[in-house]
Formats: sequence, structure tokens, C-alpha cells
Amino acid sequence: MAAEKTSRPTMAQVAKLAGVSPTTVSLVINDDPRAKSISEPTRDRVAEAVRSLGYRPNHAARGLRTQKSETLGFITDEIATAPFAGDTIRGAQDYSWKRNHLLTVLNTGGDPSMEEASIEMVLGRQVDGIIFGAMYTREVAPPRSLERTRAVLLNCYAPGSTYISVIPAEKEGGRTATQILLDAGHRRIGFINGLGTTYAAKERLKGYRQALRDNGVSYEPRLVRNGNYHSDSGHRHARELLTGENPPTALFCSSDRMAVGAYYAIMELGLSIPRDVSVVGYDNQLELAAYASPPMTTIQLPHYELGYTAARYLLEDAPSNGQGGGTVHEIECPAVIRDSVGPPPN
Amino acid sequence: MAAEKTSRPTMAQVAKLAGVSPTTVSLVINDDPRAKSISEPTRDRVAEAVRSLGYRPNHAARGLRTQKSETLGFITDEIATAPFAGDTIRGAQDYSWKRNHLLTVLNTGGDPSMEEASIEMVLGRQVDGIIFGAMYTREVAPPRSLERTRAVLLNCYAPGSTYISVIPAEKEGGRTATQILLDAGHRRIGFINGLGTTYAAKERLKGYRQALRDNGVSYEPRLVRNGNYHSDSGHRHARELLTGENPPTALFCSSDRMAVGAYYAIMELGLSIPRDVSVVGYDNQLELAAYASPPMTTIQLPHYELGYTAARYLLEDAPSNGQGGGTVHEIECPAVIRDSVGPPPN
DNA sequence: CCGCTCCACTCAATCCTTTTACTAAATCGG
DNA sequence: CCGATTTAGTAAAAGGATTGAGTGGAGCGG
Repeated sequence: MAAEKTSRPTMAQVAKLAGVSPTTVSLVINDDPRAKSISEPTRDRVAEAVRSLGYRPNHAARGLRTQKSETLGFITDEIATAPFAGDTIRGAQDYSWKRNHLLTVLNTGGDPSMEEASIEMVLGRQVDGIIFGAMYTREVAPPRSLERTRAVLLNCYAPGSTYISVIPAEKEGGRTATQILLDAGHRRIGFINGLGTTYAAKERLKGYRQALRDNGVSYEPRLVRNGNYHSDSGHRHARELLTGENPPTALFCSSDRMAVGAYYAIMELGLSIPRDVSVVGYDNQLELAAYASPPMTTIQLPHYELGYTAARYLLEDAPSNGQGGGTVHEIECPAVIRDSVGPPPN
Repeated sequence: MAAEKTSRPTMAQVAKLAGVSPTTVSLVINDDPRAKSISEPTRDRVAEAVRSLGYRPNHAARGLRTQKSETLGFITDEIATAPFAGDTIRGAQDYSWKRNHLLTVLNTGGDPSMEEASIEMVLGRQVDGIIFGAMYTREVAPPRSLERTRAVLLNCYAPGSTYISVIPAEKEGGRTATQILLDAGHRRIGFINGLGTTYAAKERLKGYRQALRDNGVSYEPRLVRNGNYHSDSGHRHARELLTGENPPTALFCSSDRMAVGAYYAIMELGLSIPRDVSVVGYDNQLELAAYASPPMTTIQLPHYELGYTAARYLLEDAPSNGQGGGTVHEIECPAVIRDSVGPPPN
């Protein structure tokens, strides 16, 4: 019956109801350190007034005064297209939430003018920081405008800059994969790597070689191929490796897709996994790796952790204006053990 | 040398530089309809001042005055976990961007208290609307607090409410899949459906039956099974269907995962796709369907479009406070034709 | 040349919190 | 009992845009 007050209650209304000044309400609500001088009864009256009016602070007004938005911007090239994007976003959002921040996502489609516009857009909203992410790990030259706020680079790095970067520990991932096969007893391990020019491929190769070295196995270049991450290239390279002379007894593939291609090649050759050939993939693309037959042992990219960690550095450590000393933080790529690895034949 | 002005320029500074009042600057910037009375030269001076100072309006201040945030909230249960989440978010963000809005994402993990908290959080930021999404299509009871703003339901519906809903056209999807097989000449079509209780399963079954009816094929309950969307249940049901009496010549599976399971069953039985058995999947989970062998014909869930459309209705049509008349908008699920369908044997 | 309408803007109030500077009353040490 | 602190608050300014109400001058009809 009473006319519904359509607009939300303001702090002044709360103050009036509680019989105090807006200042007091503000102090109580934010429980400001200086508010220890406010008595328990007053505090309660304020709390009660807040509850009964359903008061929530107006974020715009607060932001105007404090110059903070409690919001993080998440700007990426194409990450939102990739199947793992959700995980990264979720990681970043989870940490943000812990710190009472919200996450605003923007994807630029890789268009530099869109990147610029996105940064301007979130800057206009006084975001407290920006996570600038790339779809695959690589070197980037972030737009200058990024320097106008705190920022952390996710899945990319800018040598010579002072941004903090968060990327997967690819070298270690390559080492882990290789070590799993070495531990199973393999000595001739084929490596179907990704495009030789990418960061991931270079690092994984380092990891592969290091694992061999650490185990006293000599490196044979003929066992290493560069594929393009797609299923058919995995198929082709696996076939070539396995039909060559003195074929490998195990394959480490730099993507689950290529590993699936390798699966087909192995089947076609009348061989069986892991009895005749062991396989380790990379990515842990759930659908592919887990539902393969047999379920595939693979190395997982830490998507969620990348997002979570980037948000954490942004809110915790990154000093303003990119003065982060250019540290690169590597996040571990854990192994997911399934059924595609066994001892070598004989 | 000059002390770097660290804080961003304000409208007053622009006004002073251009030799006009802040009002004028405001009118020019927003090119307000009432600003047609502002002369071209003045307009240019303002624009020039804006450029030279690198001025960007303070969003908080504007929001405070206008009671708008130009921000949409995207609240979901677990959607961000699902592999397709990125697409939905991207769709919503793309449309928001077109309308000069930003998208803030929140995922609740399905926890009702978290749902409530999320809504309160974005409400505190005066979002212009909320997209409330579910991971799989189902009926929901949205929290009451959602009524305090405009909202659109994505991938879910609330019967009896007045929210606009945007969901995939599952019945039509089921019909399409079945029709593809009928068109290829099949008359005994096995249907490995999902959990019988879900919206998707019920609707797809309706579509399946309607397609049969439209083509004068009688419905045989023995050909319909309920799986659990996972690979192994597809495997089991396919095996049972194909080894039974008078087996189907084609299988329609309600998920790509089950279809992959069916693939294995078919292989095990020494049959070949599509020569002996045709298969149609559902979801178009890229990795699974496209890299299967042979590549799988499937029905695509319109994730991007769902997000895009939800944002569109939110910004265009949805009147405040859920007064949307409870319309449910169905988004088409297009077929993706690959190589797993052919004519029946003989 | 008077009054009126337009034109091209400007003034000042407003949105809602936070924060600095202050004050009145109570307490305390000596 | 005095002056100094502490307690428990308050008043008012500030933060940066938008907007309703106004203003001074030019142009125009009569």
C-alpha cells in the first residue's frame, strides 16, 4: 500500500533512522580503524538500520571518492575462444572475489586498435588493475596505455618491460613428460613437438633434453619432430617415427590432439597402447585425453592457476605502472597419470 | 622535467583549456541532443582540448549522477567450468561492447548463498542488468534479489516468472538430427538420449518423434535409450542396440561423448562408419567431434549466440524488474555436417 | 525601436560516500 | 579542582560528471 520507494536507500537515510550522522554510518560500515571510538550500542543501531532498510553502499559514489573501483579488467586476445578460457577466467574471478573485487572481461580478437580501446574503456572505469592475457604463451608488446595502471601479463611476457608475467612452466612440463616415460623404462622416446618457433615448443624441447641428459640417455635428433598441434600432423609424424629404423618405444606429443593422431597411427600399424607403444600427451584437454581409449596420460596446463595467480599478483604485489621488475612467474604443469604409459616391449 | 600530473584530467580542466564551461564540455562529449545549439568552432575547441589532455570521463562520477553503470553482470552456476563457457561469455561481451557496456562475470559454483552474494555485489555497483545463467538447460528458481534489476535467464527458465529466457531450441535440434538420418534413407534410427529427466532430453525426444511422424516412420520405443552423456554409457547402449534383433542402421546420440562411445562399440563389432552404421552426435564439442574418425556429424549448441542474445534482450527489450512477460526465446541449434552419415547398408 | 524568439552557452544543484577537521562531554593524573 | 586526554561522535568539503533553469546578445517582425 505504501508507495514503494523505487530507488535504493542512501546512507543519509540509514543515518537518520539510526539517529547518527552519515559519518558514523560510514565508519561503522567500513569498519574503519578510526571507528574504534564508536560505541557498541551505536554500532548496533547502525547495523540494524542497514538491515531494515536493506541498505547497500552505492559503489559509484564510493569509487568517486576513493578513486578505486574494486574491479579488475581481464583483457585477452582470443583466449575466450579457447576451450580452456573459462578456467582461466574462473581462476582470476575466484581470487578477485576473495579480495572483494569483481572481474570485467574483454576480448579483443587480437586487433590492436581493439586492445587500445579496451584498455581505455576499463581505464575510464578506474579499474584497480588489468590482467593482459594471450591465448598461447608468447612474447608481446603491450600497448603503452597499459602503463597507466597496474598490470600483470598472463600467458605472455614482454622482455625489457617491468611487468610481472605469469606463464606455465613449459620446460619443466617437458621434463616431467619425458621423465614419466624414462621411469617406465623407455630409452628411445619420440618427441612430436609443436611449432618450433613458439615459446612452448622451445621450452619443452629443453625439458625433454634435460630429462634425457639427467638419465644418461643420449639425445637423438631423428626422434624429434615439429608438428602443428593438430591431429593429422600427430598422425603423420607418429607413423613416420614408428615405421622408421629402430623406432621409439614411446611418444611424447606436445598436444593431446597430436597424441590422438598418434593413437590412430598406432592402431593402424596394428600396435597397442601401452603394450607396444607408450604415449604421453600435453594440455589435458578433458574431452580428448580422458575419453581416449585408453585414457591418456598427459601434462596439464594450469589454466585456473594462471588466472588465479595473475589476479593475486595484481592485487598483492604489482606496484603501480608496471614497476614490477619484470619478474616472470612460472606455474607448474602437473602430470595427469592415466593408462597410456607402460614398460617398453620385451 | 615538469612534474608529471599523475591524476587524470577532469572535465573542469578540459573546460578551462577550451575556454568554455564544464556544461558545454559535457554536452559535446555525450553529443547530447540539446547540444545542437553548440557551434562547430566551440565543438572543435572542446574536442581538441580533450585530445591534448588525454581526457576520459570519470565513469564513477558519471555513474553517480546518471544512476547507470554501463555494465552488465553475468552470474552463472558452473558455466565457467564447462568447456564452452568462454563462447557464451564472449557472445555476451561482444554484444555488450557494441552497446558500450562492459561485462562483469561471476560464478557461484551453484551455491545459493553465493548466488545471493553475487547478485548483491553487482547490484551494489548499479549494474544495468544481470544475465543469470545455468550450465545445462533447466528450470531454476532465481533468487528474489534478482527482481531488483533487469534480468534475463540464460540456458534456464523459471515458469510463472516474468523473466525473459534464452535457451537452445532442443526440440528442433532433435528433429534436425533425426531428419538428417531420415534424409539419408534410414528407417530404424536408434536414439541414445540423455538423462530422461532433463529438459534437453525431453525436448530432443519430442523432436525425434516428430521427425519420424513427419516422415511416416513409426516410433519404436525399443530403439530409444537413456544414457548419462558419458562415453561409456554411449558405448554400452550402442552395443546393446546394435547386437539386438533387427538393429538400427543409424544412431542419434544426445552428446558427442556418447557418440564417441558408440564409435568404439561400432568398431569393436567390426562395423564401419558410415558404411554400416551412421552416427549423429550432439554438442559439437570441437575436440571430440571434429577430430573423431571419421569426423562426426553433429548438432551444435549455440553457446555464443545464447550469450549474445541474452545480452541483447537485456539491453534492448527487458523491461525493469523482470516484467518481461516470461517469454522464452529459443536459439537454433544448427547441424554440422561431417562424414559420419551415409545411406543405410543394402 | 520595442518586444519576442533563438542561439550559444553558463550556473548551480545534485548524485552518495569518504575524509579532514572539529567539538562537546567525560575521564584522568596530580 | 584544573588542564590534558580520550571518547564519541558531527559538520562540511571534496570527488567529477550531468542537468534543469537561466542569461546576455543577435536577429526579426511590426
